[in-house]
Amino acid sequence: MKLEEAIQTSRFSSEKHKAVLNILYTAWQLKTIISHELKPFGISHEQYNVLRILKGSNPKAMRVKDIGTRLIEKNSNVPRIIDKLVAKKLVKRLPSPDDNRETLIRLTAAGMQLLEASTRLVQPNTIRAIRLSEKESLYLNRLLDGLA
Amino acid sequence: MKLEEAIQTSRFSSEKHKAVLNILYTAWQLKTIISHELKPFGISHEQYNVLRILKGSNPKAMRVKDIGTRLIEKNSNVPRIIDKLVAKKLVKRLPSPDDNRETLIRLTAAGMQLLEASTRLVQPNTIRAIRLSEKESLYLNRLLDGLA
DNA sequence: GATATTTAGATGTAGGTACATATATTAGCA
DNA sequence: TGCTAATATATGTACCTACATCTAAATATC
Repeated sequence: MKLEEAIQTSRFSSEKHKAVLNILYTAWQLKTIISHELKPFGISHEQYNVLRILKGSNPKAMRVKDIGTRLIEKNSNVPRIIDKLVAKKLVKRLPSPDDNRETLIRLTAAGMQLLEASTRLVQPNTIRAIRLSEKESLYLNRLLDGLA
Repeated sequence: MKLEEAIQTSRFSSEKHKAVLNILYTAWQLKTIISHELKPFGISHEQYNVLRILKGSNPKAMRVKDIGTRLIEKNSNVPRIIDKLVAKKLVKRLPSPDDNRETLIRLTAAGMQLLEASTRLVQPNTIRAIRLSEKESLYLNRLLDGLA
């Protein structure tokens, strides 16, 4: 749905102002689509993102801190997302041999399995929901890079 | 900051996939900027949006339901945002003469004053943070319209 | 080497989303 | 009319962000 219909307004003070609202609205739509796809797997979008980040270093464990730097939302409270994943036995907390302040996090077999199963569905369904060609996506990325 | 630096990755399965992450990241940046600007005024981004919507119909009161349809995030819990605004005496709940199920919401003088003062700062500072020309914004809007 | 500073992570709190459900009231209709 | 269905709002719960603060441990500085 176009922004105008979605928020029932057609008066924007400038294209720039409209762009701000448009980005916020589109992001909300995307989050909604992704969360909906993840629902059958019993994990939230944020939990999914953490699992994906962990997969990148698997089987090596990652520090909580390094997970945080790779998340899109920089103020995410990583320890608490980890709590939820630990409770579901999808990840494991390990002591760090290098530094006792650190906690290392590693995917469990169950975590890897759930991640792969969910990604097989979520990824293509999300991509399919985006009505943009690769070329248009490239333009969009150029406009967004360094926008803010 | 560009997406690649922000999430420390340069591997995306497609431009389309990158576009999804880029929209989510840019929206997070914008929200952060706006929330930061609003901090001195003691209201959240969501509370600010509700105030702005109410201003559109002021001095006529609005139904809770109609406020909801104009918000960008469609699952926002409007009654609870109203609770916070009522507590700060920025809006008032009124009974509806037409339908006793409805609650009508109206800006108070204090609400109008805070809205105007905050908008004078937030609006230009947010717009200034966006490094896009009007022409680029127009292209961006075309790409985003009906993207999802 | 002892003390101060910094860092990593966990935790507390306020406010938010997403979604299910409760409550009151209105509309629909046999 | 009287009953059912739909509607408007409020409320409960789980999980999230934003941000302050706490604790333990490592690093820096004298």
